[in-house]
Amino acid sequence: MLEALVKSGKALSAYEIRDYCCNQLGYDLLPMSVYRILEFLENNDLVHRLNTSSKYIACSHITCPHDHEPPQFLICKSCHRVEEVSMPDRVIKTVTQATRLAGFQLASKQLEIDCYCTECTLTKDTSA
Amino acid sequence: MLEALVKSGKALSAYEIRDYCCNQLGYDLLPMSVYRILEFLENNDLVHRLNTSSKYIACSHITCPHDHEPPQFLICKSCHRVEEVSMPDRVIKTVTQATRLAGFQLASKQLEIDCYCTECTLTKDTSA
DNA sequence: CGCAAGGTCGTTATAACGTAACATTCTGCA
DNA sequence: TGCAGAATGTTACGTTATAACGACCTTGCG
Ligand SMILES: [Zn+2]
Ligand SMILES: [Zn+2]
Ligand SMILES: [Zn+2]
Ligand SMILES: [Zn+2]
Repeated sequence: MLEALVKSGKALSAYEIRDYCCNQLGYDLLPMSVYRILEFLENNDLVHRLNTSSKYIACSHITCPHDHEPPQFLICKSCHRVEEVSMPDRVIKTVTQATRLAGFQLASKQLEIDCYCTECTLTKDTSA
Repeated sequence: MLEALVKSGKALSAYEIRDYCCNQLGYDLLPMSVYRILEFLENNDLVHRLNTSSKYIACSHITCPHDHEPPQFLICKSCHRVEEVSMPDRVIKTVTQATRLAGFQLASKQLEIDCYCTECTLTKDTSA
């Protein structure tokens, strides 16, 4: 399944992962198994779940030796490209502060941000 | 439907709205209708969709005369309370900058932030 | 008026996402 | 070996969302 996500190079839904495994890799998985394996992969920071789209993506740092830090995602509204980034501390700090000001406590540093990627921005500009 | 959302005072799924309308208000709606009406309400900033939970919530500023600004939501992971806030400009600015640095262009200023609300923070603390 | 183009709304069916519940098998240990 | 608990398989179902089609109504024009 991790192979499926890495090879596809994009975010896939649980059922798309299942189809990929079945069609390309010859593994016939039931939905339950897919979700159980995803849970394991997530717990080990090999895969991230994108809450806003209910999809899953291979971590960009799978091969890195360092510990994994809470990721932020830039998600293209148009082509659905996903970029896993580490935002500057300053960003997280201001968000944390603003949250605390409202009386809440930040529970996760994962952010998912609605964007247009470079290519889609260009396309939009020229067509407009 | 707007009445249902306002009266319930929390985020509801499309089907929960439907049930509320049917049971409390005597309107028997089919799913398609619910989604069509929600689309209209969203376009008019009377209702917001929470992408991370696939639920819908009445705008906190329904009665305000001013134009609606892109909302940010603090969402309690534990009790699911939702607070619609306007984060300081500084926050949006740093996010926008960081996004641009990564080569992307911010598409929406709506943010959904994973939190614990005041009450749940307290509960957690005392029980721990 | 009579008719057609285009819009809204009702209805059915189904796709897509996710989990509860229970059976079976595996594994480690007394 | 016999047992407990964990992992895995399997079925069925719940939840969220949309496609597709048709009924109806409105509106603009000959
Ligand atoms: Zn990662
Ligand atoms: Zn793009
Ligand atoms: Zn609002
Ligand atoms: Zn709470």
